[in-house]
Amino acid sequence: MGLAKTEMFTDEQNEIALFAKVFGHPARVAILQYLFKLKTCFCGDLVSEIGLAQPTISQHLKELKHLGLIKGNVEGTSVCYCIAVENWSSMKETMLEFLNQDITSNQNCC
Amino acid sequence: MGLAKTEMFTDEQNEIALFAKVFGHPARVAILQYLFKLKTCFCGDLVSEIGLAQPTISQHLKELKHLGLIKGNVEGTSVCYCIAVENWSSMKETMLEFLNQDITSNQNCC
DNA sequence: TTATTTAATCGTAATATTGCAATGTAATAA
DNA sequence: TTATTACATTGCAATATTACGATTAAATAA
Repeated sequence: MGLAKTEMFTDEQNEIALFAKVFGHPARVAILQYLFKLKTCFCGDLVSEIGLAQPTISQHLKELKHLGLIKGNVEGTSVCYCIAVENWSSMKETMLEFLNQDITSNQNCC
Repeated sequence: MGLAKTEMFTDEQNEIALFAKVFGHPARVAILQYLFKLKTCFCGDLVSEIGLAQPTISQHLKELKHLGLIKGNVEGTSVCYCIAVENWSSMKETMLEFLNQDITSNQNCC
């Protein structure tokens, strides 16, 4: 069906899955890495840096923006995209908690 | 097209995306959290704990196993699944490096 | 042997994602 | 005003994902 039954999971589980999903495409990983380096942050530069068509990049940027991980500023005819530092940090906390889980019991059965 | 053009990205970017993708569904997040708690680890228990059908859980387990994050041991007619601790750790390192990226330049343009 | 139990696999329907050409839009330039 | 530039949006084709009923397979029990 292609439809996750989100109502049967906790808010935390759904939140982790949503963040993870947006990182689940190498283009979005690349965009974020590029923005972190802050060489430049114009959409057009991302298009030439990454080898995908402009509408495709625009679509990936939209998803990142929708989750609040980046923000965009119109500057003339260009749009400057940047990491939304606050939101990135809070996302990071959520993900770290998940990744840093440790075996609570001492018996490792496998 | 639904097909990620992996050849235009670095191995690291593709690896991050692959790991993230498997965390991109709340059922797999739930399975992993459950296995970490180690209350029990039998497929059937996961089926009753999470509200999805047995073939669906089995499919999610397969994806987690395929990435090496869990391992399964046949015990009689049951199968015991556990976190693959070593692989989890190395996945964690990769993801932490990505999540812990910091703005390298001091000018935050947005 | 014949159940029974547990889980994997198959097949398929419903939905989501990815990518891009074509087009639209908003700001600036001529 | 009419380009031009940069980006967003639309529409659509190709592919992937999710979910599950039906079936199969493998181990144990009767």
